Amino acid sequence: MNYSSDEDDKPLVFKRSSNSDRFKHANQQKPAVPKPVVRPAAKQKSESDDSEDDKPLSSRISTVPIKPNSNHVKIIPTTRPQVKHEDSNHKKPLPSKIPSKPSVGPSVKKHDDSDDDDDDDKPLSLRVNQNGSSSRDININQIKKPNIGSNKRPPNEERSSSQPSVKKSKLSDSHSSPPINRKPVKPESESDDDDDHVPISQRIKNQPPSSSKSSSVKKVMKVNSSSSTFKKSKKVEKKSKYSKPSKVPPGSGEGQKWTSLVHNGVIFPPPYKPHGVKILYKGKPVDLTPEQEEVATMFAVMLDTDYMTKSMFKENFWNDWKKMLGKNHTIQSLEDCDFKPIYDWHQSEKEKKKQMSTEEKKAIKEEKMKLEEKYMWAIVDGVKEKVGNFRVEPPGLFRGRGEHPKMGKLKKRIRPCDITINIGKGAPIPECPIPGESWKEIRHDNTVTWLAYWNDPINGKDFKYVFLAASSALKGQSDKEKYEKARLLKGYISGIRQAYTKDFTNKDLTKRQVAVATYLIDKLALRAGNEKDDDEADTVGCCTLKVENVEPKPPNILKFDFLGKDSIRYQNEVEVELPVFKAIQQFRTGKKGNEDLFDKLDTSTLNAHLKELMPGLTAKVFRTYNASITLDDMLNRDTKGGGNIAENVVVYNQANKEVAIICNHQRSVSKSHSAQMMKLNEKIEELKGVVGELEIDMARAKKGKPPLKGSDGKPKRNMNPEAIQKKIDQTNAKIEKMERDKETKEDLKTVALGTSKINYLDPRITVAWCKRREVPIEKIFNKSLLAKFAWSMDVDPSFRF
DNA sequence: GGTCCGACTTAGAAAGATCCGA
DNA sequence: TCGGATCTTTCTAAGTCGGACC
Repeated sequence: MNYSSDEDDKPLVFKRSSNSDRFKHANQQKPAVPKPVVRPAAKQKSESDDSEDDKPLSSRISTVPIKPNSNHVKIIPTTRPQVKHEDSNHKKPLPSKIPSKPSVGPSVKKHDDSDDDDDDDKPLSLRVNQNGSSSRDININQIKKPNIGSNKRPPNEERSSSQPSVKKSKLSDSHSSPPINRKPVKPESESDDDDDHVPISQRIKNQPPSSSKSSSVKKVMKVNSSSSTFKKSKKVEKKSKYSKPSKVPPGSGEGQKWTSLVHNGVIFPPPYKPHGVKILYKGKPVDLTPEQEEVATMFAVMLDTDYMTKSMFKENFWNDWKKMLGKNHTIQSLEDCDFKPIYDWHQSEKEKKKQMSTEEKKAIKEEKMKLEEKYMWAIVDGVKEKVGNFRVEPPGLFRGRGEHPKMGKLKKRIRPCDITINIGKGAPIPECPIPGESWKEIRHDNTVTWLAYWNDPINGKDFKYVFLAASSALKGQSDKEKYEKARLLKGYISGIRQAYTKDFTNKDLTKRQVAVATYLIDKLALRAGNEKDDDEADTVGCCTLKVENVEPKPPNILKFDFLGKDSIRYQNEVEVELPVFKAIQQFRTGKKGNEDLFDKLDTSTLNAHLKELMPGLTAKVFRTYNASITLDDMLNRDTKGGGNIAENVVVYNQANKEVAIICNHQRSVSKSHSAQMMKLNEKIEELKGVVGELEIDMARAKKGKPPLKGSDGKPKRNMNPEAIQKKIDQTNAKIEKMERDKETKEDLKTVALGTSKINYLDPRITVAWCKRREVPIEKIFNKSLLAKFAWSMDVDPSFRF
């Protein structure tokens, strides 16, 4: 498998474009690069302009002339506080001791669900996808089955990967449901999207918000199995099977997710094996019981993490460990403990493992596979599906993100008596893998998709679930429904924007707050922002923004600075419409910094309001919509097409990056980033030196003189001017490539591309674009994503979001 | 109408596997 | 062949949101 680009791949050079700068975050901008600025669309152009509203707001904004003054999105160069390990060369010294301290539904066609599986006469290997195990060199319409030995699915029980056996899409139900007693925003009327002859730009305006033909009777681009490239020339008529109605029998209850469910339960981590390495207390070795040693080891192996700098972590750990040690134990304070002996032992164990031969490693892996194989699969309605997380979480210290008040607390070992199993009636109850113990409870609830759960040992009222893998039909169906809902929003978005714009000045304070919050969720892709408990990290979303998180800067700039999900910092300065600016000023009036900006609002009020505008609409749909429409728009700007595979991959990654920035998907800078950059710089300088020498040789060669000795003192080969010129050109090309690599690396060092690809970008946009551009889908989706998005692979090449 | 519960999706970090250049 | 870089997978925390309950 080769996941890298072709040999002639150009490095991914990303230039910041203005199209989605409305979403951009100050901390992701490089001060050295001139920043494009944007104006909010509504200021320049009415939100009611239907011809533009189905485009991403970002692209509408970018059509506006940009003024070179500060009345635009301002970029503040800052560093993210949560970014760690800036430089591996500055490894923290290891502490040897612990330091102290609708009424009218949109014209969405239902999927053609009536087709029978027309693949039934194909060989099993061509029909079946054992979910989660697709091969790389696949025909994407014929997903291969892995060799999994005895767990073969009986031929009469097979289902194509794109054929779920779950209930009918809720969405399609809602599309056809009668008008509700509200005044929903009218969706725009659109026509079929299957007119290849109509220019895309024209087509998109006439498109229905749902997949219509693309998911019913389809012209499927078959993949050339040798190159895995979508070949335009070979259109094959095929009917979609994925959108088939549920295999759930009619009348089998509304929320039914499956009819039969068989699985083997969960696997537990092995019992603790004491190592006998002693910690030091006031410099002297201390005896610990295996239980005490186990928890001490959990702490010791974290000595080189950032958690050691957090007093909360150490305090929580000490409180739990202290209880295990007992009142009269020798150890009376954490500060006097030295865990380094255990840390060193752990490091040497890791090193030993690393030094094992390939054969030894392979044998261990096979042994593990053998043990786990039976837990890896479930049979859902007769179809073998991969289980996502069949391993019970091992005990450890809680690694809460940000300033989580419970970080460092002991996460106790989960036992069978903590676990509730969900399984089909009549299916054999999984044998409890720990002799002498038994499950807490057995349920037969077919309205849920979980196979097992236990109470979170850190937060007793939360649950930890075991679900099917992302490649399963159940997850796939749910994924597809999510994207269909986002596509439905496309038909409503113009009206919704008009509606909230109108309410910016509504006399009713609640309505005004709803309008402004919806605007921020739409414009900045903010999350809804549920209320949080005191025993969680202090993070916010839109509805929970505090006064201190949004600073109005006249005449109409809002400066955002807050910690969002996972305590990832969101920093952005954005120009907003004047009524929004004024409304925010009003909402802040008379409040302290830590008070709620939207005091009349919570997520249920907001979502209830959104449902009046579109059936099923909630705040998070805007994120999916804006992410997907941005990708679609960026990929299809240059409708002429062209470019080789490598160039197309660059285009895709650029669009992916824009979306990641919109959604504020960040990652911490890798430990070795600065060392890598330094290396690249050195290499570039070295090559520049080579070019310099070659130029001297060239001048001498033209005069018929031999080249000077090399920098190593050795004589160089005599070359003619043409040969020298060729070498100069080659070296310069190498330098250029390295410069581009450097720029890309720096540009993406804090941007996480994966999250949006996995969760926000409708895969049909990608698949259709790959077919149109003849880009092998494997260049964009890895094995896991191909399995997860199996349902999208037969999309029509003309598909647009 | 507010709170809590339950089920699910979304998220970044860490671990593991693979690639690729010296 | 080795080791660092890169990509993939695993892990589990942290969100969203619907609905039951009071």
